[in-house]
Amino acid sequence: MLSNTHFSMAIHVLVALAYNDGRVVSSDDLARTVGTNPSFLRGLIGELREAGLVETRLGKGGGALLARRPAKIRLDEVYRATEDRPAVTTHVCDGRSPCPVARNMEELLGGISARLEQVVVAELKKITLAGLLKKYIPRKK
Amino acid sequence: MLSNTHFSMAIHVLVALAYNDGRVVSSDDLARTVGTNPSFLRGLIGELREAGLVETRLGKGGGALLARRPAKIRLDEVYRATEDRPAVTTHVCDGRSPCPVARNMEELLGGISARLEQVVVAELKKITLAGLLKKYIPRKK
DNA sequence: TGAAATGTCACTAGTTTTGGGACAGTTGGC
DNA sequence: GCCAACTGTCCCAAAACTAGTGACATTTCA
Repeated sequence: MLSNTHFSMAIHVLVALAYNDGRVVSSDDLARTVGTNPSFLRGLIGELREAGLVETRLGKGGGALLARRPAKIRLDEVYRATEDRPAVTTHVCDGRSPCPVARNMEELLGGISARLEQVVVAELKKITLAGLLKKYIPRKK
Repeated sequence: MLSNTHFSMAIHVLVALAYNDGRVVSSDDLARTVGTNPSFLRGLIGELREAGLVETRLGKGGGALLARRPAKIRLDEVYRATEDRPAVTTHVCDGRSPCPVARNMEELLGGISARLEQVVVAELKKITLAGLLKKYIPRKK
């Protein structure tokens, strides 16, 4: 889980939007601060839009802005928006193996994965964009 | 975190060893049930040995066996033994950027990663090999 | 002494991830 | 109405990572 950089980039984008407090920010500007290219970011922003976390504006002067106040955006939503794989990546093993351990491994690992995902989501639910901003980002002058 | 299959394969190996209750099992036999090749598994078993979870025997009749009773092996140890990367894989962004969001992003993401790792380890600490066996693997006849 | 293992290294193949270009469509301002 | 500045989306190339596999010296048992 959280194995690719989508989650961390999404947080960067969202914090940057929160910092810019309602202003529309272009993918070009966001790409510059995140350290990637605008095209890639637009794809990521698309995921956030589908999840209802940001809105985007087409055309000249367009870009992205938060769909809600930073205090109302929690990281569990970001997690669900950006992460498609289960918490534990499992190897494939033969469910029809003569070995009873192999036969039940998928269910066993699935159980562990579900437990981990649950505690991770619960922890992320406690964290809001507003909280992150207050704790880590100095006020704009 | 838990992005490669080492963690899940390690659990498979350990459960298989617990199932075989003290007998020495060769990497060949383990590879068959796990669904990989012996050479790769020997590398993984090496990590478990370094972590003190299994012992291995060289030479003919050699292989691996648990270093302790299944009730004394908890999954947080397996996590630490197999996972080298932090919980949240973060993108690289310029800590000397003029953007105050970028400048503090590493610390921000590090904080989130640490919180997640902590709850994951805490949850894994509740799970023992013995518990997994009892819950998921039918008794040997 | 021979057979059967491990430990370890190196190489390969395949997959995934990221970088980046291109371009139609949309919008705002003059 | 036209131009400039964006997004959304597709595609392809490059890079990184993962797992698969073979080889072989070393160890151990019988």
